[in-house]
Amino acid sequence: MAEDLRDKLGAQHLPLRDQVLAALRTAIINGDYPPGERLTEDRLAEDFGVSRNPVREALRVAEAEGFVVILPRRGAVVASPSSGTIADMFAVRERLEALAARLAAERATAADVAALRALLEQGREATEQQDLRRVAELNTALHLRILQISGNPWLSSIAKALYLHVQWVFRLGAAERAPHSWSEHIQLVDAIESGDGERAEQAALSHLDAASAAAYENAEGGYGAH
Amino acid sequence: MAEDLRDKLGAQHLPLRDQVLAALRTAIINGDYPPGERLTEDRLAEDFGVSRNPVREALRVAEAEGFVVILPRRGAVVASPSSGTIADMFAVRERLEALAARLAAERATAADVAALRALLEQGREATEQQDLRRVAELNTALHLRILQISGNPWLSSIAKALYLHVQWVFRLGAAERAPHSWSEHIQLVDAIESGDGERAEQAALSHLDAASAAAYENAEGGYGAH
DNA sequence: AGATTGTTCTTCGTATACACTTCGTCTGGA
DNA sequence: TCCAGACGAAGTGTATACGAAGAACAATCT
Repeated sequence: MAEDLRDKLGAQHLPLRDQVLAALRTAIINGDYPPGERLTEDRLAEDFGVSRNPVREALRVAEAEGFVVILPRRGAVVASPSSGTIADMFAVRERLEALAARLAAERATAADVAALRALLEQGREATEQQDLRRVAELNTALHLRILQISGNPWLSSIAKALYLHVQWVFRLGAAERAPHSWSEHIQLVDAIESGDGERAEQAALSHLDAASAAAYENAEGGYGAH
Repeated sequence: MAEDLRDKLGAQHLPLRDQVLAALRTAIINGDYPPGERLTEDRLAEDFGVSRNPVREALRVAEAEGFVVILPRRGAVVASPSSGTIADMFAVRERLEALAARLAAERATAADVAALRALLEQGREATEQQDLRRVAELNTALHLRILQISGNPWLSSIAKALYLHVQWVFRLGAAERAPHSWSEHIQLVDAIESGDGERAEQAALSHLDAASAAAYENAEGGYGAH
């Protein structure tokens, strides 16, 4: 283990706490640590092969990000997103991504649009090949790209965090709606390319509405219950 | 439920890291630690009379919240909000607080409205007495209360974080616009009481537009430059 | 002068110690 | 049998010390 780390450390020296945080996030999102799971510092330290300090620092950030809940003197547990908070997250996302779409439409360069179109094309191919995992990845990449194009770092980081959480809930649930949503993405990119902020915002809103409906239906079925 | 637990569990013994985080936040917001100021762990540990561990954990969270910037192997410095990010923050706040106003209008109970009215009344008194500091406090309390009434924890926590940052920029700048904005607040509360979500949202938007304009003008004058 | 080499400051990570809380279990008494 | 309190284990909260490595800056050498 020390050998593996040393390679990375020499390269660019990502602090251990950041590596731990990243690993923790993905472990939670992937469901390796299911909601409600108790996360003792010693256990995490051993899982990641580090001492308690980096783990503690990572836990505090994970708490601020809403992935874990820390009870004083009792330790950390993986947060449990309820169907209530799913609706809440989508309500906020709707506003934020609508704003992002508008800003992106107003600010996108030709290169930006080309990048989006490339993602769409890759998505079309992945859809044809029934590669759902890749479709989901590209879905994420597209949304994050639009956020980036919006040029508003606050908007971008907040919406990104929400997006991660929504993904988390999706993984815990079952199906991915990705293939079905692709046509909506095309309309969204078209609107951004047109430079019409209002139109882009409306496209984002209807996309989010559809995604929200699908997610909520999914959650009604009861994630973790089957 | 959380209340019950908090009562039962240790009196209030909030962990040192939380106290440090709170103190650090307010110190930064108040300008005690000006932007660009170097924050070495030892110095903070001494300032707050604790060891380095709680300080480190607080710093990580402060970084996640955007109050400090941490450069690997170089330590933490107080973040420097540029006028660019002021506009970005307001763009996001506008959307979020508009949503909060709408939700609050749809969900506010009579008691909620009474609480808001009480804050308005206190604000009127403070304004008459030219107690600007108190007016600012009540201003904050009112906004946070509306967020709370919205009943969306994501919305509430995100918007609260943004609000704190805006306050930070205000303090660094000069004037408080609070007295002038009070009439807008009254209209906002009226709209919430009416239960008309659309009207509440519009009231919030126009309030935020005015505040944004004032803040931006303020920033143009160059905060820290005079 | 310009490049190289130390020196120092500080972060980063580890390890350890210990007080205190909480929780589960065990035991003794009604 | 059942309950209450004692007891101990587990785990967090905090402090402290130490070593390694990076960064900044000063001193030295060519």
